[in-house]
Amino acid sequence: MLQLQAIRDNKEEIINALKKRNIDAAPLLQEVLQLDEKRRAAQTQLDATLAESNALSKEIGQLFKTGKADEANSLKDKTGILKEDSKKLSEELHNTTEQLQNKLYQIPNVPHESVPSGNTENDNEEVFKEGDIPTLHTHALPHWELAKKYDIIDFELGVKITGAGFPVYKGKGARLQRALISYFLDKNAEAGYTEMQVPLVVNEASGFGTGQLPDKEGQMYHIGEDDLYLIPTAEVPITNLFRGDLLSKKDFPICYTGYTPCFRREAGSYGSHVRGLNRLHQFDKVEIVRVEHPQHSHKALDGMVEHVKTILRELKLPYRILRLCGGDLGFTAALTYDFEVFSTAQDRWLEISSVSNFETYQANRLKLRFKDEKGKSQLAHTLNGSALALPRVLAGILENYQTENGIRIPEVLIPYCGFDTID
RNA sequence: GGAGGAAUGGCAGAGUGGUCGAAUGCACUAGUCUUGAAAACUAGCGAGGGUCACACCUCCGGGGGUUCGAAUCCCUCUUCCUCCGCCA
Repeated sequence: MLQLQAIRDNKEEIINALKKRNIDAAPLLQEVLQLDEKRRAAQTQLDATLAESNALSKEIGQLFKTGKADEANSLKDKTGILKEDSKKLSEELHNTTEQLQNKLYQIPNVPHESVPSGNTENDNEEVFKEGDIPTLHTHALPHWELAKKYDIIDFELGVKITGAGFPVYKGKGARLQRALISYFLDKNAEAGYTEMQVPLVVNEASGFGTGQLPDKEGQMYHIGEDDLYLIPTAEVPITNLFRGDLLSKKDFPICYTGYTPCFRREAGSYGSHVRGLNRLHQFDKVEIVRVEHPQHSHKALDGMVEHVKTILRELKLPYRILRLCGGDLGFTAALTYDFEVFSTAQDRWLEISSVSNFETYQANRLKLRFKDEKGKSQLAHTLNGSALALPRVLAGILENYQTENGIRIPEVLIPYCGFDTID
């Protein structure tokens, strides 16, 4: 959520920046400013009424104390009117505030200056590329065929017990999965991220805090009976750990990592691009989350990108980094780098990590602030990224590491797996 | 699930109808002293709205009510603690 003060001060800049997302925010911002003005007018009026009423109450108290009951009683009539007025005014204030809030929720984050404009993923800007694309043997298979051939992932079994998009990992497949999780967590810990284990279901307030609610309810599984949501990413519970906090600057930098399964309804996604592990309802991910001082957040973002690079380098997977264009940028992000692994057998790039700076957008919703040098509280910056999402990394490994005699295990994972080949 | 108790500023903890946005302690910030630090002393120190700045308004877990007036009384929800039951 954007800050009202920022909209008041920099309306034109914001409208211009939002053009990168291909939206014309002018009418919406205009409405926001009008509602804001209306809200403040109501507030002022209410304040004055309450002030008068407070003063009278004090006076009545004094009169009773000094035994002037008649005078006191005559003043009481007056407060009755004021009470009615203030009730009406506070209702008006409440309504206006709610309308204003709803409008504010509709405005996406302002893209960072480095974000290229563009409409679709084709307009994303490739900023880095590394790793050799392997030459596979002539009978190379996509990962869903490999999974079947070596009996390491069973999609049909998942359908039987749950439904499509809930695979069952078997034997060495399960072990490799667990190895990746441990390996990622270890790498993140090494880089200074504190490991956290958090709940996999969250309440409504948490959904609002990170921006999944309102509007994106459809993405999350909702447990109606208890009004809880299955997390779509560890970003939600981990970032919400700080909801409502007032930090001091010495608390920075805050670096957390956590492994969680992630649940996504992904309504309406079907077709060849979602085959196998490409898109699932339940998948595993290791996430990194940072809470930063505004001055250091973009440096922190670069640090996160470098960190993810080192992991992919160690895994010896060919990958590239994209800076997302305005049209592809998530609603709450100011700047996002996507990591994609090249799947040689599918001959396409697979997104395996998304690293973003949300600046104050989430913090404003979360009321996550810190005391600055002058002792004033201001909003912190939040960031997060995948380090990494499992299924497509697994797909990349299976496909890129396949040989005629089986699938080799990347060297760094062998100690975690306890075997070096899947055959 | 049953019975009882509790929720106050960053933390601890007073406060049972007006003088309470709230004692006190700790923490924190600035200053004095010191080569520096510690200790001691002095001062400041909750959050949000509002204002050029004041004024003023709101907030004592959330919501509602009683009253001229509520941290304080009533209702309700949530959470925590103690005891009992059940249970991995």
